[in-house]
Amino acid sequence: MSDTPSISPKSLTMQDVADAAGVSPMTVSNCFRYPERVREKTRMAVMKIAADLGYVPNLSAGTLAAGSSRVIGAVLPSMRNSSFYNYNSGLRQAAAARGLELITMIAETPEEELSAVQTLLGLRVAGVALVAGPHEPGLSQLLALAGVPVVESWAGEDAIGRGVCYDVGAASRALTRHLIAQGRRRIGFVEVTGGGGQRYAMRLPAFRQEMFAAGLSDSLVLTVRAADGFASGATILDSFLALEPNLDAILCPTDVVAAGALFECQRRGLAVPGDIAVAGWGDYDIGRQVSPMLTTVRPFSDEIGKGAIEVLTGDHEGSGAVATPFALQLRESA
Amino acid sequence: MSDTPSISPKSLTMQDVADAAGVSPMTVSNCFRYPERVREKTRMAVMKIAADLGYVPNLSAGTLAAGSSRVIGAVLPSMRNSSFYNYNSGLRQAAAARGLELITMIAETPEEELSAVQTLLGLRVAGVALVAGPHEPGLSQLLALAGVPVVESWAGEDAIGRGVCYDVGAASRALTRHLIAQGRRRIGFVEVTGGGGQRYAMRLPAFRQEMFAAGLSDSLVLTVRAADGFASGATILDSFLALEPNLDAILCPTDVVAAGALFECQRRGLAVPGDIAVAGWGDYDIGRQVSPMLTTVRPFSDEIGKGAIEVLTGDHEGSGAVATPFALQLRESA
DNA sequence: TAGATATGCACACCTTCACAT
DNA sequence: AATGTGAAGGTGTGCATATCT
Repeated sequence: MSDTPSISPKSLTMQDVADAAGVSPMTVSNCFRYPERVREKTRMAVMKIAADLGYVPNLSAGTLAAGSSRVIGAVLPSMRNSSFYNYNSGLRQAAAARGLELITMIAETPEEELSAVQTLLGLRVAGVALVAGPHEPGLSQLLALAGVPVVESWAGEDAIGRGVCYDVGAASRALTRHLIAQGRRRIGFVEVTGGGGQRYAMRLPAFRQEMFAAGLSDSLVLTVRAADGFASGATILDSFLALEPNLDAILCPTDVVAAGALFECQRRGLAVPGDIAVAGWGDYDIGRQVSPMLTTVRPFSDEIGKGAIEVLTGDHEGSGAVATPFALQLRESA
Repeated sequence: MSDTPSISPKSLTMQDVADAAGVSPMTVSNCFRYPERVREKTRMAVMKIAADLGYVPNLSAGTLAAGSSRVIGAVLPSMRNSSFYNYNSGLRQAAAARGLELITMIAETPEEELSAVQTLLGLRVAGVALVAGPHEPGLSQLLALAGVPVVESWAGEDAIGRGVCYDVGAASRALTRHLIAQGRRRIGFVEVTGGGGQRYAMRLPAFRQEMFAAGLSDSLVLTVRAADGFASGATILDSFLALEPNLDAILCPTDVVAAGALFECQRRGLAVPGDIAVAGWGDYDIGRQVSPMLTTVRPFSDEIGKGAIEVLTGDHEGSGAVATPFALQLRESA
């Protein structure tokens, strides 16, 4: 068979390190776990020997003995876009600042998510960070029974565990008001229902609210199952123009879609923002690279990650959902 | 609201499930671990009770007892671009197909990578999947001492553990030959030295080899520390044109850089591919969205992930680096 | 008798806690 | 006081054995 992956006969234990250093196993444990409990000199000697031997404490044994671990588990639906990537970075940095490690599992379907959570619970992680979206029915109860701290990012009051998110409705209202203040009247809004669309469920009611407040019709709503990629931006613009040839603004679900719509405008000879304002969402790189640059909503996703860790570690007083900041990023396109 | 993150006093153990089901703990263990060893009827009953109770086997205890786990750990330098994302997907799918779980840790610096590997070794994972790049000095020895299967993706013969990658040199030669065959003569090549540049170290020698074979000068090499984002594409094009106003092709390190160069060509009124051929690398989404669409190298990164899992599980005979496929993606820009 | 199915025991390695120096 | 130690678990698995049909 395979000659290579032959496991080292007997793995190194704390006892081995203790013997080599001439101290008790407990002292070795303290060196790793509570360095301040061991005199500097002893600690240095022990750590040196541990490093030379290539000893790495067995986290499984540690977790079993202590009944808890120093690892946080995150489950993400994807990492394709910069929001989730930044979210993960925020989680990682905030975790590191507290001496916790972050492990991430990608789960593209609710079933995969459930399975990932089971693995994480099996590992007895110190906390689980979820992202709002469609979940498997048993998920919530499973987590409740496990009694592990949970956060659901991009979720609000109805979250599993506690929600952490910026105020999507407020962002949507601000963006809508901005367009109205520019004199836009026939504003197209794209609603996404599939996949992660529910993370942005508050966008449409908020949009309608502002349109209504301004005495405007809100009938220009296009509902799609999914919208990703530049191509869907073009398709969406087509549909809107067929619906309303005098469209003067479009609110896209993401910057990528907005960029696609923008390209399509340019192909059709429609001036942006002259004829049509195009607004994106998410502050992706692409928004700064196209011309005109996209007006968008900046979610500070790393702050969502930071907030999530604060909740998991109990550093966040109160009990309601945690609100993180957002900003309207006004650029050229709207 | 929350009846809350108060840790459940005593966690559920196999014994609890066994008691409730009227079987021995060992039977419960077998139900989870080796379902085929338990009679269907018994197993169904046990699993039902386990599910009702919300029991999740303690992986820490299991790993400790068994001396090994069913979890593979991956450490990635980033997940910003689709290559690493696809790689991670490939790892995940191939792992799932073998009943293994994948946990991912992002490490943006060599120190973070070392720390991530220590966590993974502490978890006693069944295998470690690394990505080539600058590593901390002690990393290789640490892994060797741990005796855990290791793969280094995007690496060749000099890999930590075993390398898995497509033939970057061959891809570079193929792309260069393609340009030469088109009649391109003054070809600019961008070499990246910093960060992950070493994953593509074979590109330049391969380029030079083909240029030499065609009797062409290869002096148009621009060496940069880093190149990412559209902006660097513009900068790079500027530099090349200052060097050689009659430049007729440019080989960019990524599709994103190529797109930036393409945009800059258009700003300057240079026709692509008429005046200048622009080639990218990596087959990112953007390459299909710009006009003209980018000619590029398609790495099939998910295959790298699949190959990595095969190596880790010993499913790959032989001992040298594992070669995965690549393809020259000929489109409009070159 | 054999084959399938279930069980018991002895650890795996580290940490908490109380105690000793 | 500051530092180091010893004993007692914590939970599940490998293996060998027992039981059932």
